Amino acid sequence: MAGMVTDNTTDYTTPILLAVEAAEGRLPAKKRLLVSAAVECFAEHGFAATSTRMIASRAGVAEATIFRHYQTKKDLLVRLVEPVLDQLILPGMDAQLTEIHPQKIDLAELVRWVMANRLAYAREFAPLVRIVIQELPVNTELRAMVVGKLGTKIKTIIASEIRRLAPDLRLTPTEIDRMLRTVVSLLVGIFLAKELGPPDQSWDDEAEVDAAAEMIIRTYLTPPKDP
Amino acid sequence: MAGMVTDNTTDYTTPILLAVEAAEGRLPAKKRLLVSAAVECFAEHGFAATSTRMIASRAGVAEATIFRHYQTKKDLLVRLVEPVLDQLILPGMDAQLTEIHPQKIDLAELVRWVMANRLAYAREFAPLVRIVIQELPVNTELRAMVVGKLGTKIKTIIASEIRRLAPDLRLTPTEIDRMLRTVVSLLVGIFLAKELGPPDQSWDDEAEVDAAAEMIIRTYLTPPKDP
DNA sequence: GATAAAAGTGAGTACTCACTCACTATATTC
DNA sequence: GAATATAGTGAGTGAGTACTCACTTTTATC
Repeated sequence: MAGMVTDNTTDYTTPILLAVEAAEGRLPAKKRLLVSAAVECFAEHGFAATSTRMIASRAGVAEATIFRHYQTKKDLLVRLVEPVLDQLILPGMDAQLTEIHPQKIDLAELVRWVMANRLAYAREFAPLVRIVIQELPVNTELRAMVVGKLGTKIKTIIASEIRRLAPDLRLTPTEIDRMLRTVVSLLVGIFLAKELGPPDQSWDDEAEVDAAAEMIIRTYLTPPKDP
Repeated sequence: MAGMVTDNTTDYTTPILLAVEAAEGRLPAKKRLLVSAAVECFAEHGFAATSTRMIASRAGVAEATIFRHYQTKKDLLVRLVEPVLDQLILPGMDAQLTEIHPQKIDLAELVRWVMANRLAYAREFAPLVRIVIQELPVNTELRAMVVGKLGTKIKTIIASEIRRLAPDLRLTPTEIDRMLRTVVSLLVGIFLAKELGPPDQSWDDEAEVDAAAEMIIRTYLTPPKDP
């Protein structure tokens, strides 16, 4: 459209867009619109129930533009999810862990901090996190991707941190698995409660995550007392 | 190993079928096949990604037969989910609670029992529970249905049981909400871990639910000690 | 400012979707 | 055993699907 006003209202982009651009380089104008629209549609209706027409029309773009940039609809999903998982979750966790490491002598404090940190991260990328949670039980490839990218690494980190900060603690592999699963369950629960619940509800992420962390610490990271 | 004997007795009448028949009366032959096939397809691929052709072919039935018995595909979903939620979750819980009530003086023991019981129930109706979990974040109507059928009732039961068995316990409504959400999160986590994890894994529901119940009891149902 | 590459699109394509209908087969009732 | 209702189906239907292609427009490079 000639004469279209190109002065957009705050072209500050969502964190997801930044993550995708960090992986692919600066995106063409309509591709940015597509990414935003696709994330919203997938999060709201689920991957299967979202049509390419729906995405294109929400982006204000021709349907063919999708397939200029992405081979298939599935490819679009993966290219949204993967960079966030790749470039932000893991390096972020690694960097932040080693950075704050010297200050955090207390394992309990570290757990509190990591859980709060991961929840904040999930909130920042809320629609994408929702997509992942929603598609995980149905999409085998995505499940394999998440487990592959996160599962192994996280377990290694946990084991090493415990060894470093609480070498007396004797947790069996089964217990470590259970602890990790419990942490994830609680965080997902907190995340979805706000995400799916009534919007006007007063909600305190900090209080919720504190309570959850306290449960983990007391159950798994407190050495048995001697009376 | 005791209790590891393979159980192949329930192959032809799944509990879900019984629940549907309890609501609708005895089903015609092909309709039974349809119910089973639909449950499997919806659980495996999700509602949106399941086509009526897929269901019909898995059931070995003409596609038109679906629409002889169900008005729409969505109607099929609802008529599978609703009877299980209606006729089994709530009455079952009510009946069992009041039945075991005299024996269970200890609130902790009651919590352990209820959690184990609900998990066992979920396992019995595993594919249907999976469908509900998968569609909840995407299907607003289903979410309203579940919250409407379960939410209010459960909170009432919890409050009354606490009042009866541990009147000293002072839990704010916020804390009760949090406790309920935590219980659900932990149970869903346990359920999905087995459901989605590697199939050959040795898995002990009892141990998992015991650990989860212990967390709940210690966090919410133990009056503060004085040292 | 010419040229080439990349971005963007309208108009399709082949196919699948949920769903319908006229019709036959099978029970149920008297 | 005739009448009637219910169960079941093959052959469609229009709408919607992911995706393609020839073509134009924009952008980057020299």
